[in-house]
Amino acid sequence: MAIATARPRVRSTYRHGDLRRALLQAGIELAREGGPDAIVLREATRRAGVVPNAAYRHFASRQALLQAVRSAALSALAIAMETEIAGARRGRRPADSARASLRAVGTAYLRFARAETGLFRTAFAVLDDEVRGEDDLAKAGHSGLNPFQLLGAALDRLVEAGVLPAQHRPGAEYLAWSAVHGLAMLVIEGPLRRLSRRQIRDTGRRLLDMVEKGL
Amino acid sequence: MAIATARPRVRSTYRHGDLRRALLQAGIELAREGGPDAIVLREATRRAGVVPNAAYRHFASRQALLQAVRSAALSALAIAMETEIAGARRGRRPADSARASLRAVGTAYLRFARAETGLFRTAFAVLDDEVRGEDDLAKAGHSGLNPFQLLGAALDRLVEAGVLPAQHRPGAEYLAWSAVHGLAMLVIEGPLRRLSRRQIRDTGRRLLDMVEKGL
DNA sequence: TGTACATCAGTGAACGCGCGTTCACTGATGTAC
DNA sequence: TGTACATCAGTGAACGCGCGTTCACTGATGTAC
Repeated sequence: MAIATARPRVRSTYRHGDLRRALLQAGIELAREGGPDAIVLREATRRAGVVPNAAYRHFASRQALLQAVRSAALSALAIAMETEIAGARRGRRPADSARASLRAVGTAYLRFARAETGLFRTAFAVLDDEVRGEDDLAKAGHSGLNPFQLLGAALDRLVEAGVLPAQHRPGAEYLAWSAVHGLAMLVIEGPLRRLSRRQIRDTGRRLLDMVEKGL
Repeated sequence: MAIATARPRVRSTYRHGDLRRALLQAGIELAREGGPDAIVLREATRRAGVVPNAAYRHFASRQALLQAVRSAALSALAIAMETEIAGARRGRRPADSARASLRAVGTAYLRFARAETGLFRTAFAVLDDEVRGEDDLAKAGHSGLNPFQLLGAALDRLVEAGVLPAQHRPGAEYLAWSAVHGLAMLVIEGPLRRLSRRQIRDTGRRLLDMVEKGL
């Protein structure tokens, strides 16, 4: 499919200099192009202009690289959310402002899923065995919060503003997340793939209405 | 992982007799065990007790087998929904009855996702190129309706019973489907994997509440 | 009821592919004296 | 400032793996006469 994806990347020095970063970058690009399954060690080394087994100086296994890319993807999603939240603080009343924050979280999520489908799928890829560990740190955006925590914060603001009854707060992130995640999945690789851009946008809005009203 | 999955299935006759069915059955079992990626032509033939290339008498390619398994999975999901709907008709008032039907659709969906995770993932697997065609027929349950149509019928009943305003009906299946599909995904292979069975059930109920209220 | 023959389901052998991973190595770098 | 040496990043070659798919075949079946 991809033509001449491998760039020889001629290197004059014996040492690469920053191979770990280069491999991670290549992994991210592969994920962008084809999702988690497209993250292939040999191809990453090819793109870094290095022999296949050189990767093992920096990643213990393919899984380890996948895990690193996954963290980067979650981090990118968190940043997309933060940006959307920052741009959405228009409401004067705290209730409006809180509602806008929650919508911003959902909107950013849906947009990220469409614009960076490969990364999105990688972010939620299931890892075979448990390669995890420092997991949670690397996922964070600029605020230090990961996507899930950003959603939680938006819901907290809703409670503070008196929009969401406090007794409905616990576990509310699961409900909101499910709705938005489901639409994202159905749109990017599911039966809603054929919907027009416009239909998708409208459905996204109605979905967020439903969440707001139904929570 | 699976130990001695291949069953020699000694055959006295030269002809198998029903190889197509046997390959499909093997494919379904493979999907059950490991999702769409686990559907492997060679393994299916091994389980059918036949040489690898014999499969090509009955399926044009691996994709064609995958497609057949996918149809079977969607059909199984439709039947699970129909069974749940049939068992849920308790309400005397049409409004209660209609609501119960919608919940039955959601409940069956979530249960199927957990009980038959591999088949569920296969049902929503994306096919590379377009192998489809007769697609829609084979997906159907006993009623002749596929899962999406069963959801639509439940929503129609809601409108008839006066619970759902008619102007909210168009596209409502996308909203309901998204919510339930999202929870299913997050629970079976996402970050909600670690929730207890009880938590999952409660979250499912609250999610259906949200949909009912928010639509 | 018996024979000739066309059909086609399943066989046997082989292909090229790209993958992850291991091994013993080589050559550049940076530090200790 | 200069030399010896340890470190370790990247090399070269190879492994075994299982996959999907193609080819020319063989042998059982069912039909026509």
